[in-house]
Amino acid sequence: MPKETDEPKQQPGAGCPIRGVLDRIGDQWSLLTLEALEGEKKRFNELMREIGDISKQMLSKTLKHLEQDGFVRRTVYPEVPPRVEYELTELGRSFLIPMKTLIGWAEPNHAAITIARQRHEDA
Amino acid sequence: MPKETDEPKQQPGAGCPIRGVLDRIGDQWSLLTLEALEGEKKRFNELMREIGDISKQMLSKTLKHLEQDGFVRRTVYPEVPPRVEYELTELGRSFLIPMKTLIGWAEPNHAAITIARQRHEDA
DNA sequence: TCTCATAGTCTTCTTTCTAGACTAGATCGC
DNA sequence: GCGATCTAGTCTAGAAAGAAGACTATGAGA
Repeated sequence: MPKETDEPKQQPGAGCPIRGVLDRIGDQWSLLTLEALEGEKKRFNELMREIGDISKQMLSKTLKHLEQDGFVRRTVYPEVPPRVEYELTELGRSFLIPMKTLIGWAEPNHAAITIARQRHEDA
Repeated sequence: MPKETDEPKQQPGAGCPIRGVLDRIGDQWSLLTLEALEGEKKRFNELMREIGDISKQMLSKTLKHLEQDGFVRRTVYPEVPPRVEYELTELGRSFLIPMKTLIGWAEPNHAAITIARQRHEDA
């Protein structure tokens, strides 16, 4: 009897929605940027300062991707010096919900990870 | 002259638990590996095949990190040819819960992202 | 006039990732 | 006996990505 799960040998990221999403927001900068935008719209340099250790280039690229994918809206005010504001779209805000769950998990388990890692280093 | 705003000026990832966690599992390979390990223990090459487009070195490194951080347990059977099995620890399994939330979000929203991206490309 | 500010981009250098060759040691075919 | 084969990696070389910092235009303020 052949395997009943005769799946069409799906390509790495083909039909899998998590792959499609991870390819885009599966890096720490995207997550941190979205988190930084929770609550209020922010300007480019504000985000730089808030995230702290992201390079201009990386933030620029991350925001561009987030905008492309519909998580973030970018508004340019034709002033001098230039002013550009970033804010979450509806989709971006809805993403905060699973992200909150992740943060909620991280909080109580953060210590356990640190301990495990410590134990590993000692060994 | 020292900065006058003498705020605690928290280091980028210092007290923030999400930073601590993202630094470790905030890449797509870790998430995909954990997902692949859901349900049953797997061998190295099984994981390679299942994930599909990860390199040996990256999988090796990812598993090493996940083991260090206490998400995964590695068991070596001294046979020839060698057999090594990877399985989730309690911590690893508990992480699947927030991850499921993420996947649950991804499923209905995957299409919206693709559409947003498409629209962006056309423009 | 000189300096500062913003929101990026461009360039250079460093780090990371990928692809593929290579390893050990028992077993199988010949 | 002789070589090919299996696994779970490591090693190496080349390719790609990221970081740091210089640089841009424009107007305001000293």
